[in-house]
Amino acid sequence: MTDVTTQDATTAPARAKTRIQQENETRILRAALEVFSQTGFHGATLDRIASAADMSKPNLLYYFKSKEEIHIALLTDLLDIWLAPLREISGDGPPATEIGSYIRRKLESSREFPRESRLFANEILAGAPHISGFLRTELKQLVDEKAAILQGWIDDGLLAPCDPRHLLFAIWSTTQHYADFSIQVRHVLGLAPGDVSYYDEAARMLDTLFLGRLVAPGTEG
Amino acid sequence: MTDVTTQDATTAPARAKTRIQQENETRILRAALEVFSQTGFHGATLDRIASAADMSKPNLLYYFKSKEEIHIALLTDLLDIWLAPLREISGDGPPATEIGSYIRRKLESSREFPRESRLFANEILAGAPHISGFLRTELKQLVDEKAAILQGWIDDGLLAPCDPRHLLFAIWSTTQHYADFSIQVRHVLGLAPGDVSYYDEAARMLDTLFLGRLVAPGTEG
DNA sequence: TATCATTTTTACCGTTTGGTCAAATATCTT
DNA sequence: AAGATATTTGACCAAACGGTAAAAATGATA
Repeated sequence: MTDVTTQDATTAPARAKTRIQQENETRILRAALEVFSQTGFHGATLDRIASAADMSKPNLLYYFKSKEEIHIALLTDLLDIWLAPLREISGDGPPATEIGSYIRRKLESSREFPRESRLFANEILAGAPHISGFLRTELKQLVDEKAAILQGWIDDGLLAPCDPRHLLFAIWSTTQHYADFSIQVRHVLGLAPGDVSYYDEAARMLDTLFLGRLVAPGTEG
Repeated sequence: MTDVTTQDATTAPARAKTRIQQENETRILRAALEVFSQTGFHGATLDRIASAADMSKPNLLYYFKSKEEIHIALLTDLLDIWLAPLREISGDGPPATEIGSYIRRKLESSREFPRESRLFANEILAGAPHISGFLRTELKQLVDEKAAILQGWIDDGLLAPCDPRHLLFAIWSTTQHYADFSIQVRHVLGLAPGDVSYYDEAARMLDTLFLGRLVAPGTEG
């Protein structure tokens, strides 16, 4: 199975890219992102991508050898977007500040890159055929690194005892939910298609959940 | 677009089902659930479903008129599973108990029905072509109903002020994450394929997050 | 066991899809 | 302007796909 990495390959000698080449490749990638994120890899057709890129199918295949190559190119771009917010976590500030910022960055990423988020979700749902290597190595390593920071806070009594990696899962799932499940969110809230005005309330909810206290103390029984 | 509902149709006069009919239909649905949840609707082929059901393709089509009909049948079954935990929320117990139970039921549902959860996620990601009616009517209605209960607790000072519907979103996303993104969870945790031993730790994490307090008070600055 | 309805199989069809190829056209360089 | 290179197009193909038709086989029933 072809796999994808964060650092670019630099294997090909590759001659310099033409202006037209540059333009058309980005046009194709933009169109493909739209189509892939809407219908998944198998649901997407080269005809639809070509049409969305306002281009003939053979012309599209002049720039990318295959449908899979386009998909992989998109996934590669995606991984940096996905990792960026996590990379910024540091042990310098207090937990509330660091975690709060991370949540805000992740939520902002959901709002700004919903197509990318859905592409990622599709890939994971399909069993991560192209990024399992990435998950196992780069992501795991970064998570272990950041989890150590969180664990330090736990040891210092600044954070409730828990598996820090599961805390990250909770942040990922709640923030990405607003991109991946936006249709459900909108239907439940009674919003019109494309209306993403729920993000402010979402930010408040996640702040309360992760930084505040949801259930009032002393009411458990 | 053909749509799906919770209450069964009872429109067809329909003669009684044969023993063979019963058996084969469940065999087909079981096989189709496996295939659909792995590859999505478009990635699934009738040949693969038939083969997984140990049956010829024309024979499969003798029981279901089309690929879409199988898909719809699965979605219909799914909706009850999806709603069941939510239906059980009542205003009788204290918030911590009610919310805690709901989270446990949802998490249990993820562990017990991961294929169904992924099928649902695929459908939502694809823009909910078959269940948008369900989301807009039945689900929205039930959410509004349960949100009113939560709002009552907020008004009584038992729950932090927030939009209760977003609280439900947070519960849905965190619990379903363990089914839908299980591949990522396993890779990050370094677990073998099929190993779902992370559910205990997940339950502890969600308990802390939703019922306890994550960040220690007085450390915000 | 004869009859009828149900189930299964074999062979097939039209369409869609990812992809190719060679010719035609546009662009760049000198 | 000429020649070389890069780009675009139209015509096409093999495979995969969802689905059909009719005959053959099996099961139920009396």
